[in-house]
Amino acid sequence: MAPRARLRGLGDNARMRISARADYAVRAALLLAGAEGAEPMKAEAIADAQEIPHKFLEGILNDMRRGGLVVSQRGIRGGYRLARPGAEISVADVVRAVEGPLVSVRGVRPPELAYSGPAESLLPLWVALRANVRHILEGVSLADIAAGRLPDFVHALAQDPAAWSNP
Amino acid sequence: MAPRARLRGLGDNARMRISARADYAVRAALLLAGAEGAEPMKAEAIADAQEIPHKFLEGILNDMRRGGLVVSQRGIRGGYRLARPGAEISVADVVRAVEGPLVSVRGVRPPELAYSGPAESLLPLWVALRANVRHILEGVSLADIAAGRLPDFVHALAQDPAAWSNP
DNA sequence: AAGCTTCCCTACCCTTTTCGTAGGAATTCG
DNA sequence: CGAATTCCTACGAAAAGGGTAGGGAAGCTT
Repeated sequence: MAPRARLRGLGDNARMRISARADYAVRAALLLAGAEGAEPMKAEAIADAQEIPHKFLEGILNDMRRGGLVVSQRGIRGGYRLARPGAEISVADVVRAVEGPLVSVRGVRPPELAYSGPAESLLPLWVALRANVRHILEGVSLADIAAGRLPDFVHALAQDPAAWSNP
Repeated sequence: MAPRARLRGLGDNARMRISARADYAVRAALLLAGAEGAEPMKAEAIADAQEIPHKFLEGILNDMRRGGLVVSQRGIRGGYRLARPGAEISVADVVRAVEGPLVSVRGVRPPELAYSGPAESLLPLWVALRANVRHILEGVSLADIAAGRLPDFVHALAQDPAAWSNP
């Protein structure tokens, strides 16, 4: 067991961020996608496999259940299964189930904003940004990731070495 | 399913968010872009024009000065000017000056992450997402917005009516 | 029915971030 | 000098982020 360095505490501030919740949720869903057809998977098994705090994960799985993404079963043979095939669940579905809207500006969704003066064209910019984020996250399914085959338009973006550098 | 109570204004949860700081910063910069060549603009004038709390804005302008985006002048004829022409300052420049990295996952930038099992291809997805956000925010300059002419590839995204709907 | 086991629900806790406000020091102009 | 304006530090309330704890409800298995 490699002692994974969990560096935290230093204020790494970034505004467009994927939270731990969302990251954990997607990873859990990916495990479920890999176990399709088999027995339901227990929260603790998922937590162990992906190194996610298991009580925290329980809450996340619950959100996904409320969002209709997974179905649960209690009791000794209980656990979680995907509610639909992994090919029909997008990453956007998962993120939205545990976090709400994908993109917001000052706490509201872009269409609710009102700008004046030279900032008027700022609104279409935020809308375009959101559309682009949606395009990516809605265009990738759990099955895609589990199979290691991202859609071409995503794969192409990730191929660019510049995409991997931190400026 | 009970819809979560959503207070207006703040308290809305979304993970890829443009903070008030970033939004204010861009709007202030746009005003400065519109006043290029004229006298330096005072923080209070910007605050009034864009309805931004003026002491809060002062701090934001200061961050932009430290980031080399604006230059300031003290005293009775003081104020702020852009350090470079608005056509040479991107929205990404502004956002980064006041908030740091554009995208992070669980507090770190994507290349620092390590995934295992079926989540392995999650990393290229986050990287692609970041590349796309960068592409948009780095591809639009203050002058573009102030002139109301977004680049074609952004304009096209904003044209789609679906981009304006909240699912 | 008893007893596990597992999900489900509520409440709490601590730290960091967010969005500001307040007051004053430093600088520049007239 | 004196007024205006930027610059700096500190403080503060509220929310979000990331968990923990404990127990209730439901479903097997025997």
